[in-house]
Amino acid sequence: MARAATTADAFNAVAEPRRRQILDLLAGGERPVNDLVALLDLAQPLVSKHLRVLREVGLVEVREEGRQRLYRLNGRPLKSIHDWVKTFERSWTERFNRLDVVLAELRAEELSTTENGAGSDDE
Amino acid sequence: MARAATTADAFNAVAEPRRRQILDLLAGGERPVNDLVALLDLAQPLVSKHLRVLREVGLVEVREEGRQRLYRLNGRPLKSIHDWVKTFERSWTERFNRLDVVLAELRAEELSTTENGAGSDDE
DNA sequence: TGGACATATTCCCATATGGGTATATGATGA
DNA sequence: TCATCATATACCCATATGGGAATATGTCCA
Repeated sequence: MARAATTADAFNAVAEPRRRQILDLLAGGERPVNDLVALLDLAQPLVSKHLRVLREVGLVEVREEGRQRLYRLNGRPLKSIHDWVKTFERSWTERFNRLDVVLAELRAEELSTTENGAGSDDE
Repeated sequence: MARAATTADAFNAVAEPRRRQILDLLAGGERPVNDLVALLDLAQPLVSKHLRVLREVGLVEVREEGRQRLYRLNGRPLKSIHDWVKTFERSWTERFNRLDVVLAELRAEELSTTENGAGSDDE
């Protein structure tokens, strides 16, 4: 098996920076492809391909209007990412799980209590 | 250019389900590789490779203890993902930006006011 | 009807993935 | 020093990526 398809899920779809940019732009509202082409300064076929991926994961929806295709954001699939990442929120908010830091603090505390300097030290 | 390297950033590293599992497990605390091998039911070399990727993006840190390597979580790089995704929170919390829905509501409202049924309809 | 415009699809290519299997490196204990 | 455990690395392979260029599809207007 190679890497999972970009269309496998929102995680993979969103791993591509260009696609994140597209979503950022669409957050401002519905837009035709050419708008995105101009704003991203990217070849039109590439934009279309990225949009296809985003569409397949349900991150964008299309609406036809004349010869234009208006793409609009649908953030729902991002919720799964949000939910997963949020699980780890503590791990960067507090230095909580930084075991090394915690241990260092404990040791420091212990030292100031015991007031002896024994122990092997390596960073 | 092919797809961005898995080690390009947290987004790419975390796109792989196995690596997410590893992080989930490490959220419970420091663990040696073999623990993960057992828990994930995955070949040891594969686990090592995934850990390498996670290490290169800074999502895990290692500590040597005898012949074991204890891996521990470092969630900080996940914050960037969280921050980006959070931008879109509204888009799934409220049906706010569902333009079609909004338009439908407006039309319904207009109809009940004007009380005439003109307009082309296509879903 | 033909041409310009808007978008999608197809083909080609270099690249690196994730899995598998085998082997290297390194520490421990007899 | 040698065998064993713990982990990492090297190699091989199928796969599909993202970009580029060319072309197909479809709509509108003269």
